[in-house]
Amino acid sequence: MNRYEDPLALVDVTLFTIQDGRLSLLLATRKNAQEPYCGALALPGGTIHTDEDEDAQDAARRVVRTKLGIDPPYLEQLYTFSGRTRDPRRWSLSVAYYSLVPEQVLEETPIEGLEFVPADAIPGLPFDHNAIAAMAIARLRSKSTYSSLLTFLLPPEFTIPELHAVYEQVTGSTTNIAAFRKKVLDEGMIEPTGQRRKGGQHRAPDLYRRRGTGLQELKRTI
Amino acid sequence: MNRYEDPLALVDVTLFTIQDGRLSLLLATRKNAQEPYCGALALPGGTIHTDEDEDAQDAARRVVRTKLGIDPPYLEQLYTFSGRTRDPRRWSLSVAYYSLVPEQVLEETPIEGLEFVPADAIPGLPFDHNAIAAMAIARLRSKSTYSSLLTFLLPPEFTIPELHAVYEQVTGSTTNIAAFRKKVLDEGMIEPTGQRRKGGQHRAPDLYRRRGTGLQELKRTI
DNA sequence: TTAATAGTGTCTGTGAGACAATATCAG
DNA sequence: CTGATATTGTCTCACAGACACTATTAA
Repeated sequence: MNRYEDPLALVDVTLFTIQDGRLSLLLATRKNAQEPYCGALALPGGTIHTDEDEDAQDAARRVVRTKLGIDPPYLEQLYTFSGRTRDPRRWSLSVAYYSLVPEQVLEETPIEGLEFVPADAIPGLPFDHNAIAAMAIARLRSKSTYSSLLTFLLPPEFTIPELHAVYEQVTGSTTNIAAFRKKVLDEGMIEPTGQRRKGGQHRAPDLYRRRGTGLQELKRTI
Repeated sequence: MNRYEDPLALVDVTLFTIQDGRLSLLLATRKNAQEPYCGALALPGGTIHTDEDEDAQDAARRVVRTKLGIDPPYLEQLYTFSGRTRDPRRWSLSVAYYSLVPEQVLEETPIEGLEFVPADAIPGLPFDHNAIAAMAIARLRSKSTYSSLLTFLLPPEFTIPELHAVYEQVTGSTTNIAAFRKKVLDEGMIEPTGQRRKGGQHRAPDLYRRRGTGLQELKRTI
């Protein structure tokens, strides 16, 4: 039926977290079995396993689970990269995903062959992985301004100053926190837990949680 | 190397135009050679030809060229739909695109087995094509509000009232044209040609063109 | 001149953003 | 109390949107 050679079908994941206060992403050393570029640092990924993966998102989830031992709290399709020459093996097609994970979740995770690098200091990567990572960062920056996306980089309960710090780190903007507080509160994407964070040196900040389980988005008007 | 059966690699295109003042999209009758669902109306698409297509976008462009005989003025990747059961043949992966074409371009095109249906009256389609079309419509609606996207549904020179009519047709909003005019003009996405459209019954409207060759997008602030 | 459509100017409400003032914590 | 951080309140500016007014066309 199909007269043409099938493309190689892959998934790749750009997994973000906060490390030492900086937006960082996960790179993995490619194993010996993983030709080509084995031994090199790259975005975690691999071929779709049509016998066990229900769909591409499922394949991406498996990749994260295999590397980190956790199910990613947030995982969204980014873009599909394709072409004759992007992979030396053959015509290939990689469905790219990006994921957000709070740093607290990663503390008890195996770091075998894994490395987190700051998003503004990504080394040269094989394939078109630098382009994938760049698009993931752009998407994250953009979506941070009109959704509850950044709450997925924080633990279930967090404070406005914490969210503001992540916002500044990701977007590079330096708006004052009072305006930021008002905006996120009357957008209604987060809600107060009624508790405060005790134990700090100073005034205890109010705790909030994401409203609803999934991502909240704002709509534009005209 | 690859122990798993390769997925079927496809592209599908949701091609929008304006017909009789309504947002419409293209459906094509699947040919006899096109198992499964041959004879049914579906989104135009097909397998990626790894021997002639440079990448998936190229494959989508070929699909449009084959059906309509034209290179689509606007073609953008939408989403990749995948899974074990979405195609009866086998585990499949379809990179979906959407395209915008002015109705004037389609006037001298072969209509062999082609049909345009209003976007709010799409019949039942095979595969997950209804989900693809729904996402394409949602993307078009959303992006219409903050980009020059809708100008690709109009000829190279157009008037503000024409653009406004398309805007209302696509988004369903009914904002008054004065506000719309001011917004699109100081966004700077279109520019006056200096000419007016002669021959109407009433005051001749100013003509505009898209500024730049490609899509213009607005950025949000916070 | 009239009817119909196109384009411009003015007013208002909303919300981002800056800044000041108040509140709360530990020492 | 003091110093540091958190939160709230006030003011301003930008802009979407409504509406009224002016402009242009053909009959």
